[in-house]
Amino acid sequence: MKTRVRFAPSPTGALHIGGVRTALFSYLYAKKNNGVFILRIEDTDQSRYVKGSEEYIHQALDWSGLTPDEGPSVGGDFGPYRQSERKEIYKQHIDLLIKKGKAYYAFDKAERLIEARKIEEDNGKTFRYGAENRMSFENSLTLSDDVVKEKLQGDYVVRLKIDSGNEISVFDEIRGNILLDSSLLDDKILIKGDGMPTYHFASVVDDKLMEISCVIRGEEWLPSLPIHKLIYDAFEWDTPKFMHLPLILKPSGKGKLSKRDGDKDGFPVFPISWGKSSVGFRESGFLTEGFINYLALLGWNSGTEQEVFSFEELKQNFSVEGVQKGGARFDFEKAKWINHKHIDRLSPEELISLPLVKDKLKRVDSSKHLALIQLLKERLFTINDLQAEISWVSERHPYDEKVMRKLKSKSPDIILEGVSKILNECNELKKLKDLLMPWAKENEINIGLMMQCFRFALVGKLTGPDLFGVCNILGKNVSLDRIMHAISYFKQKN
RNA sequence: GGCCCGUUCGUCUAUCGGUUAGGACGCCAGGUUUUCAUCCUGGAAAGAGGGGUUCGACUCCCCUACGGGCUACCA
Repeated sequence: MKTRVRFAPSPTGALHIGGVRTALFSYLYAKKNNGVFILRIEDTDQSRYVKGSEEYIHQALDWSGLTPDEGPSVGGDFGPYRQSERKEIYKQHIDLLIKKGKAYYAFDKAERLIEARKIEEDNGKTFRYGAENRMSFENSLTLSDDVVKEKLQGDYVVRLKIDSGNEISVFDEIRGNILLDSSLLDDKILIKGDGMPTYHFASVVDDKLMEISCVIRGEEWLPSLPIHKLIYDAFEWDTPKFMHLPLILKPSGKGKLSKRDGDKDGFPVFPISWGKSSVGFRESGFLTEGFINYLALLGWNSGTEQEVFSFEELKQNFSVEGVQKGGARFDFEKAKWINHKHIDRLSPEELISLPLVKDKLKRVDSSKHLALIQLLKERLFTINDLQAEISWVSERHPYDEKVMRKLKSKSPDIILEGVSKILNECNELKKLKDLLMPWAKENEINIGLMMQCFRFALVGKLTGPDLFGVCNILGKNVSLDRIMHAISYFKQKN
């Protein structure tokens, strides 16, 4: 049987990383098994529909490298891929279920149900519309055919008729067998008052018709798996495989990761920006591969000690056995470290061709880009770190007063005069180090101190990348100018 | 409340009955005869608790605790 896996988000806003992780594992599972990755838009709740979110889903998946083989934008043989366009299909299937006596019409007013629910809950019980009490409500099991026919002209829902007292056995690929007493289930609504199907019904029908071989989704769906099993049974359909992924938790571990957590702790929870207020991983300077690699590690491991994976390696190494049972907390520090490894892996040429890098470098003379990236790439955890790292290129960083006070008693002006003399005589900047070091030794100047003075002169502070690299990028003239400026600055301070 | 799932260093995880319980992030200390957020070396750091089963349990079973999820005409 062909492996066919679907990712089925609802267009209710931006896709956050929990959703992307589900998409990723689905994609990886499909590709590992030479299968097909399908995007299906679950837009059955028009009240929660958010404009632009379907477009966002496409763009987010695209940036994440998770491009669907079938879906609303690419098409395919199993469409339509938007549930709102499949109403006829659901209608046909619900009629079948009703005919088989597996589902029935219900006409109860919302107020009536709310009231019934409240009474039960006030008594510390759980309200269930099911085998025990369905005969006391208004539905096609209790009303005469004529009345039903008349009521069908108005609002109604369709419910699944669940027999009580059966043991339902379901199997999850990650957790194994799960047993549940059917008496605990209520007669789930399959078709809502507006004629649209609920998730339970639509997803089962679509998964069957789209020939999905393995349903991969978040763990929050595990409790409704028995209901889905019952729907398959009602149709007398075989079930696909099921895989419920552990949740991505807040850094505190208390609850599912949400947008608020990102806002609070200063990290993104969306792959790409959503609206003006929410930046994504892309805008935060993450590479697709770094982002995806970290996400893969949240709930999966290869069984080896390897942690840094290219996308290709991920596809080859993914396996169900490596998927974790428990939820994983989000750790932005580790995400940045993984991203750092991916940045450092790329060549300077590859890096400067990235739009994000180009953007950060737009104020720098393009002839310097390659050398600059070569010098800095090993220091970058995100591409956005470039901003701070290149602060000395166009203009010197303002002198750090604390450093100045530290250096000024050690004759920095005299040292720098020497450095400028050597630099001035140096024809090839590559050889500067070889000239400067012996000179310092001969003149009994502490090398560390000399380098501190030199660095202070060029960039204004004591941190940054390799100093000879800095000098090389600035060029001889600019470097000399900055040294001269520093000399007079120190003289003036004394 | 009911039901379901889960529980190894602070965090992500390895271990599929016998290990000095391994790796990674972060942290700390050194090193790279110049800085450094890179790199290298080293260090501190874990089996929720209680019962079983077994010659032997982190590993299998039960109970408890804790955490999470679900409990809508939302997905």
